[in-house]
Order: sequence, then structure tokens, then C-alpha cells
Amino acid sequence: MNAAHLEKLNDRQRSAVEHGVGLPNGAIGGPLLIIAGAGSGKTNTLAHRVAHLIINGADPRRILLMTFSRRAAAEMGRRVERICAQVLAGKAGIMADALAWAGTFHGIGARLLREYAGEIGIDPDFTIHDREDSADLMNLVRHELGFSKTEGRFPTKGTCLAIYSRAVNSEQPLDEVLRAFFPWCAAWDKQLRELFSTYVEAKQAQNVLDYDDLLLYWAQMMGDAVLAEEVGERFDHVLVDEYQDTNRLQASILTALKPGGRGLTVVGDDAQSIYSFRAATVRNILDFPNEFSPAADIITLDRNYRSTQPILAAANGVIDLARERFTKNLWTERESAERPRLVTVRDEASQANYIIDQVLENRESGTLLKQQAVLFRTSHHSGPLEVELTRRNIPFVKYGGLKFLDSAHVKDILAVLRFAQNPRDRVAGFRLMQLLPGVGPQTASRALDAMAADPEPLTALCAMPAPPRSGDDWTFFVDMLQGLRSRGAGWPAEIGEARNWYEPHLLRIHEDAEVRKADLLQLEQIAAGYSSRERFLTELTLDPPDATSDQSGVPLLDEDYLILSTIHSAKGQEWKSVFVLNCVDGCIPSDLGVGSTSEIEEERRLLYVAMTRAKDSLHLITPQRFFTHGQNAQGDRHVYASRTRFIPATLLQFFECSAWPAATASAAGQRDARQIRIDVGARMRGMWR
DNA sequence: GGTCTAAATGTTTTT
DNA sequence: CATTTAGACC
Repeated sequence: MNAAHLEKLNDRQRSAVEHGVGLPNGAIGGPLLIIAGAGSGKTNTLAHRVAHLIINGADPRRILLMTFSRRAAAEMGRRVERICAQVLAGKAGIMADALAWAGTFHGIGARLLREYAGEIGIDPDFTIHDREDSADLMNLVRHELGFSKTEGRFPTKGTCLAIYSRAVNSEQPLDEVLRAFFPWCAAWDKQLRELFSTYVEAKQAQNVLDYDDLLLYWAQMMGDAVLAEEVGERFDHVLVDEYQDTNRLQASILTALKPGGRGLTVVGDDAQSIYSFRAATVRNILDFPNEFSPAADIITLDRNYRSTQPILAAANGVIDLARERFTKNLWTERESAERPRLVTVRDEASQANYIIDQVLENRESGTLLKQQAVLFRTSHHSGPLEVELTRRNIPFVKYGGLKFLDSAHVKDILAVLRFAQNPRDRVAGFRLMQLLPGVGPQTASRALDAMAADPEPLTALCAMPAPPRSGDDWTFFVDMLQGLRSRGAGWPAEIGEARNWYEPHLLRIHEDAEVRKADLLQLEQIAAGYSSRERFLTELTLDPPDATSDQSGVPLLDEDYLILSTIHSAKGQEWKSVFVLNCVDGCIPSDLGVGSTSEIEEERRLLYVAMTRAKDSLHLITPQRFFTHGQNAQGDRHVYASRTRFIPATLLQFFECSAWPAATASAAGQRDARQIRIDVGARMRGMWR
């Protein structure tokens, strides 16, 4: 077999690619664990492995590839296709439905559940609730059970959902979850149990699945020996990327799919595990080899091709201080004289100015904005920077944090489509009815009750008298729903119908209706890219567009823009130049994340992930002062911050430390004096608080 | 009884 | 800043 496509790989990568391929009689190899450090060519290796399997006769339609995000799956698909196209040249037909089964655990789960709905007793037309919807439903149930007016404060809807989700995903009993992660809610054990069981019933009655259900139902389905074998048989090879960020439930699914481990490959890096809040556990990756007998083979990729040696040295220094380490340090041959920079600035405004100066300077010397990224722990940390970028007309795209889909008006339109798709979806109906003047929670509840009791919910809705004070608005609403239900307009025209109905309400409810109208037009554009309403809803829920930008509309591919991203959303990415905002205690680690040592360790890995995104240049910025935004208790309250605990003095040797703006001798004295006076002022005011 | 309005109140990270 | 909640109002 022509092995030209393997020549660029190093020995370790090559053995990972070739593991178990080309066995006699087309036998399928045993389980493989690839420990792949940051920048070690992991994606490339995995893509080559998939391609190599196909080139050696594996059927691409029988390969299941699960990645962390849809974006990663698409990227992998492209690479595999490219490699195969080169090697197979004329026989490109093989790749016609290339990698039909590439996606996230949740996406694949949704697909299998629709397909097997008949066998497991669910309706294939289920709609999927995103986290907000799930929380809303949890809230309805919580209210229904009378927990919203208990003596003590009952956990909020968000907390309830988090507890539920943690228990499901970690496969732990409720009391253990409460003890370990939500000790302040432990007293509500009994009520929570009741809440969750009612929540589950509500979901089933409404023909709705939440994110966790996509995994849970899948896992349950695999509990049936016949179905497990049938589903497992469909795939000769199962490959999982980012395995360090999977949870127990996902591991259960995997072992049920491939009980002996034959054909199973998982890839990951325990040093980059940053999703334990989603019940991900590094135990999955650590225990993987011995899940099987004979045990899985392990191949470690520790040569880094991404970063320069000084950047890697600093990152290694940070992760070396971790309490537990399993993987070895990375090494590279990319020499550089330039150490990463640790820059102290006065406040967040200076931080923004410093970054913009550097970014523009880099661009002058030929680094596109797109090859530069600003990373931060939480979404709102980039606020001041976004303001300054906008002021200076520098285009940027932001990943992570609040999304387009989270805005009220977009959710309203999606609720229309969902309610038309599935009239039993109470959360959608509840939301919509309350948009009508004169309709509040009570009226909406009653209408929905009547619908729920009827085998034909929509007929029941039509038969209902309009609530006295809603007048024509109610009639218009019902007519619009019927129109959508009958699919008269067809897709995607029906989204226009929904928008027409919604517009008067939008104008009435929101001051900034014009801006929001533009968003809805954009939604319509996006919708046109999907073949049907059902697909649009499913895929949008499972894979929301993950960027927001300062421009309206999606930036064109040839336009240049700076990348802003949460560290979580930066996973798997790389840029020539990386800036990390707010490298101070309280931001990294987040002051919300310092409860337990394991949380602190995760914050440390987060900084490690951020640092290892950089190829040539890395800046960590530490502002000295923070203004606490929000409450204007007494004007400009601010707090003094210190350098992140993850870079203690012993690690400073790895950095080029400096202050900015570089102070001249005379100005420095003045500035210091001024700063001390502000400090005193703050203390005086603080005395009385 | 139920809706509307204005004031208070918290805010990680994401499939 | 958007959601929640308490009280005003119909």
C-alpha cells in the first residue's frame, strides 16, 4: 500500500495511525489509547488514522467518530477527505458519504434515538430542550410542587438542573452528588427527588428530551442486549477525541458499543481536562487501558509542534506545579530567544490599550488579526476590550459566552417553530402565550392543560375561547400556529410567517426593536441553510452558532478580524500570537472556583490550556486594579488584584516581566504618588461600609 | 384572581 | 443587563 501519506508523521504518530490496521483477514485491532499533549499533532494524527483505515479498506459509513464539538467534527471530516483524495486519487467515490457518523456524543445520540424510537418506545418527533428550556421546565415543575414558596430558600431552577445533570452524567446517586458538590442543598434531598421524578414525567408527557437525555436514553438503549449488539454491529471502528472531557455516562455508552474494545480508539490529554463542571472525569482516560483484557495499547505523543521552546517551558512550569500529573512534559525543537511576556498594567482600560497596541504592531509586521487571539476565563472579562475595539474600528469575533440564540427575541421565534413542531412542548407554548397582551401565567397554564389533556392538542387550542383581554391577538396566534402546522408555506418560508406574526409583539415589548429585527432576518438566513424545520431545530440546539461579532452578519471568510474567546472555547485551537486577559487571582482562578482543591487544579489546567494555544508569542496580562462594575454603591469601587497563584515567584524566570506603559523616571514618581492617593481615598470611603 | 410595572438582585466555563 | 419578585392595579 502506498504510504506517502504517512511520511510526514513522526514514529509515535505513525504507530498510532497504523495500530491494528492491515491484520490478516481484515481483522479489527484491539483498543488504543493515544495520550496526546497540546500541539502534538493530535487532530492530524486522528485524521490520518481515520484516513488510513479507509485507505486500507474500512467502510467510511461504518466508522463512528465522536468529537467534542460539531466544529471539530467538520474539521476532521475535511482533513480525512483531503488525505484520502490524495491517496485514492481516482477512486474518490469511496468518500461519497464520507464519515456519515461524525459528530458529538449528543448529536449522534439524537440521531440514533430518532432512528430507534420505535424500539425503545419514544416518539421520533421529540424536540430537544437546551439548557435554558430545561431550566424553564424545571422551574414550572418546581412551582407546581410548591417548592417556590418553601420556608427556607429552595435551590433555584439553575441549581436544580445542575444537580440533576451532575447526577445523570456522573452516574452517581443523588445523595453522593449533593454531599460532594452541593452541600448547601443536602437538606432538600427528599424534595429534589420528587422534583426530578416529576421533571422526568413532564419531559415524557411533552415529548421532549434534554441534553442529558440524549446520552441517558442512548445508554439505556445499550442496556438491552439485542439493541446493544445491533447498534455496536453498525460500526467497525469507533474513535473518540478529547476523551479527558467525557463523563461516566459517555464512557458507559462507549463500552456498551464495543464491549471488548475491538476497533476502539480514544484520544486525550489529562493535563487539558477542563470540563469537570460538566461531570467530565479524567478517570475515564486513566482507567481506559484496564477496562479491557488484554489491556488497551497506549501511545504517547509528547513532541509539540506548535509552540516555541520558551513558551513551552513556561507552560510546563505551570502544569508542573499541579498536584497530580500523569503525562510527561512536552518538548519541542522550535527554538526562540523570546520568552513569553508577563505584563503588569494599571487597570482593565490599560490592558485593552496594551493589547490593541500589540495587536496592531503585529499586524504591521505581517501577522493577520485572525492569527491573533485574546483569551479570558469568563465571557464578561472582555467587555472593556470590546468597547475599545469597537471605538477604534477593529473588527473582532467573539467565541463563547452569551450567544445570538440566547437573546429573547430569537428564542421567541424558535419557540414558535418548536411549538408548531411539537404542540406538547409546554415550555415553548408557555413562553409564546405570555407574549400576548392580557395573557399571563395562569391563562397560559390553563390553555396548555387543556391541550395536554387532548389527543389532538392543536384542535383543543382552536376550540378554546380567546381569553377576554387578549382580543384578536389570541386569534392571530392560533391562526398562525395552524398555518405552520399545516406546513402550507413550506420551509424556510414558514419562518417568515412566524416573524410576521411576531413583529407587532416585538415592537410593543422591546425598545430596541430595530436591532432585534435585524437579528431575526439573520436567523432567517441561517434557517435557509437547513433542509427542514425539524433538522433546523435539532441542529441549532445541538450546535448553536458559537460566535458573536461586532458586525451584524457573519463576517466574510476573506475579512480579517481579531479572535476573542473564552479559554474553554479555545480548546483545540492555535494562534501565532496569544494574549491572556486578567491573569490575576479572582479571574484565574475564578473566585467562584476556589472552593475545593480539585476546582483549583482545574483552573490551573485552564491557564495551561490558554498558554499552550500560542505558537510564537504569548502575553499574560495582569491588571493591578479592577473596577467592580454593576452596583454603583459609592461610585468607583475597585479592588487590588495580585498575580495569579499559578505563577509564583519561582516561575518568573520563564517570563519577560515588564510594566506598561513603560514609565519614564520622572513620570513614574508622579504616577506612583497619584496612585497611592487614590488608594487612600478608597480606604476612607471603605471605612464606612 | 390575574396581569402589569417597577424595583431589586445576582452573574463561569458548554453539549 | 436580564431575570425575578413584590406590590400596584384592573
